[in-house]
Amino acid sequence: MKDMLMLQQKIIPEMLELLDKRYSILKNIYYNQPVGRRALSQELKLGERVVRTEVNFLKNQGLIEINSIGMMVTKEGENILERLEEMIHEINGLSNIEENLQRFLQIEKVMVIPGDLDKDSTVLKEMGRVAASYIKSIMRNDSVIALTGGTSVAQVVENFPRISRENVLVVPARGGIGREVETQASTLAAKLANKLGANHKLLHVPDNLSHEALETMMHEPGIMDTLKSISIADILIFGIGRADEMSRRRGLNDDDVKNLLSQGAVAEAFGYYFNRNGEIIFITPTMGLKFDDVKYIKNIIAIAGGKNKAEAIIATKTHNPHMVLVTDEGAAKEIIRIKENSVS
Amino acid sequence: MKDMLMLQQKIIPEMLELLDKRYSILKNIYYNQPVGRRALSQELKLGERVVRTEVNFLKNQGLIEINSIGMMVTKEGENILERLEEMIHEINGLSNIEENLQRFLQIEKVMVIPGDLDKDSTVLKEMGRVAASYIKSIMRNDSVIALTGGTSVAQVVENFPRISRENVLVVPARGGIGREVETQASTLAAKLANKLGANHKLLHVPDNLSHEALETMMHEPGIMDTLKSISIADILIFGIGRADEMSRRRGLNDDDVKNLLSQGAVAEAFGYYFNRNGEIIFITPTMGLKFDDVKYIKNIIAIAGGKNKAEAIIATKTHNPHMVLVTDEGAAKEIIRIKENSVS
DNA sequence: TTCATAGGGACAACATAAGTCCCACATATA
DNA sequence: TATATGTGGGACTTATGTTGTCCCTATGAA
Repeated sequence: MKDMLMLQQKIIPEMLELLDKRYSILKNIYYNQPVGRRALSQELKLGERVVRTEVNFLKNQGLIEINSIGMMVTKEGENILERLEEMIHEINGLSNIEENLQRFLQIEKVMVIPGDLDKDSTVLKEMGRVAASYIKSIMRNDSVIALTGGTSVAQVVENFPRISRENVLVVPARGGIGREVETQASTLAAKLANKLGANHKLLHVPDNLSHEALETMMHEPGIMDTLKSISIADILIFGIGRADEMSRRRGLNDDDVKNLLSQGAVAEAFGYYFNRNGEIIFITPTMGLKFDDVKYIKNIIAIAGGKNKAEAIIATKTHNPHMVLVTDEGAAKEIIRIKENSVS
Repeated sequence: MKDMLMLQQKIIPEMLELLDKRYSILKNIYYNQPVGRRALSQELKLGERVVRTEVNFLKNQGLIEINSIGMMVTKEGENILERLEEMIHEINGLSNIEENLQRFLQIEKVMVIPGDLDKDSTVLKEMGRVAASYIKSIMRNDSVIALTGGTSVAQVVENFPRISRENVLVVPARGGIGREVETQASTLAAKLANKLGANHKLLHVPDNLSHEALETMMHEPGIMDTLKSISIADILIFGIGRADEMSRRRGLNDDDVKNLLSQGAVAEAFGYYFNRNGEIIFITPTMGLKFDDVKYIKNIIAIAGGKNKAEAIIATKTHNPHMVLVTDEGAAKEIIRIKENSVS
């Protein structure tokens, strides 16, 4: 397959662009359906007329349906879309990159989604979908799923397929994170539980409490119960953030932020801040998952994409060899670049 | 691979035309090199400008070289060309057709070259090249190769790669055939022997001798020697002709021709005429390979292409299960058509 | 109703591809 | 040596296809 693609690249390279164009149009329709021609052309940053021509083509091929409410991807279109993704994957040499990253980060598996999250909003959704379908495959009866907040994890939940497992429990990995309710861990836990027909427990604790206040709250029965469930989680889903962004979003005061960054913090994940060497230099004062638990958890899935997250992804060392990373082409290639610069 | 081609055909069907165009241009350059732009455009029945555009592309891709003497295919171009052929093979579904024909004709192997001999003169060369490289693979030390005349076999000889085997002998399968020296069995035998650094023997016997004259000549020492070699040949290369064409070319008089055709002769091979059921109804009065030998010969390769040869190919039954047929897409598809019509 | 969105028609502006002819040069032939 | 025929490349006009733009009507939501 790879051989053949190289051959095609040599003899009909124009086709690659065309393939890419049609793929991204189809993908965008899929993730925004029903959608109109103008909205699409804005999203894709293509001329309206161009979109129209291609859309007409896709219609003739039976990949999309067009009616007055907008454009929708047909069953066949979905099928094609899925297979196209694999192909683009190969064309961009992402299989190689995945193996490369796996070795470099010393983790079990890396999945790279074609495209760049910063430039193409469907990439994030795609990452969510891929992560979700992976998690679905490892989910068992009686699984306990812990997850964090953030837009990446939110997309995983959003794109989770409905499946039936018995006695599944979903819990937030750690106490309240962020201000937007939509992407808070608690909200996501509830949403995912709802999709799975599973139970969920909450952990309503404000950020940045004093040590004493935390101690007191941890003895509340409801909270104790949730914490116990968290500690036996067999699946952890988390996003990776940049230390600078996350520290501000978590409501740390300016001095603390400055202090943190001056200590070299570059990454944040489930409340822990890492420096370039993957050392923990600060822990958000809240409760939930302990780092020692993270290390031995059976299934741990990180979702993070975008070129600017590359450094943070490298820095976040869970020391868990079973970790799986779902990222995008932008981040993946940047990681490789950083890796190669540091070697030379 | 097949799956992928179908996918591409769905999402970028324009690819096929472009691929086909570039392939045929590259192929034509290869078989006519060094060749000029104008000559090419005439051969391909494409506008001069179109050829120019594509040729420029091929040059930029490093597949051909252009200098004042004409265009030449580079090493890389040859490599690409070879792999392209496989791809076109798959695209046109020729692998299926090959298997289909193998079963229908009850022979060991069928190789179908993309294109139609009648429309594209390079197809014949291609058939020759493929047949030659197959024969090369089965040739051993001490092999005795018998071959007939005709343009198809001539192309096999023409495209034979130079290899070294010891003590190989090349002989014409039967006495003088046809009037054009270039494609006579004797000439081809000498040419092939020369390419292989092998020995050859000749069989200079006019066509259409009387029975008595034949008997006499067969006792000539030189001829006896050649005949003996023929009878122990382990490789037979032969073309298949239409009975109507061949009977005239062999110089039969009009009455005999009429007689032959009215008896239902449709095919001719190594001097034997077959009717639709594959029964021998006439034998050219000359000497050489006997039909009983043909049946048990170890390697027997037929080369014949073009839509109008389809019926002749079907009719030529050697009853040798080891037979290999090299043909073209035009003939192959026509054979399938005839086969399916006869069933219904 | 009113408004925003949808698809589709139409046409000018533009870009690209194609047809055509000419030129300088190389090679083979007389 | 002179000539005829091939070669690639330049340059131009013409044809074709692509793109940008605006307008129209229909449909669904507020």
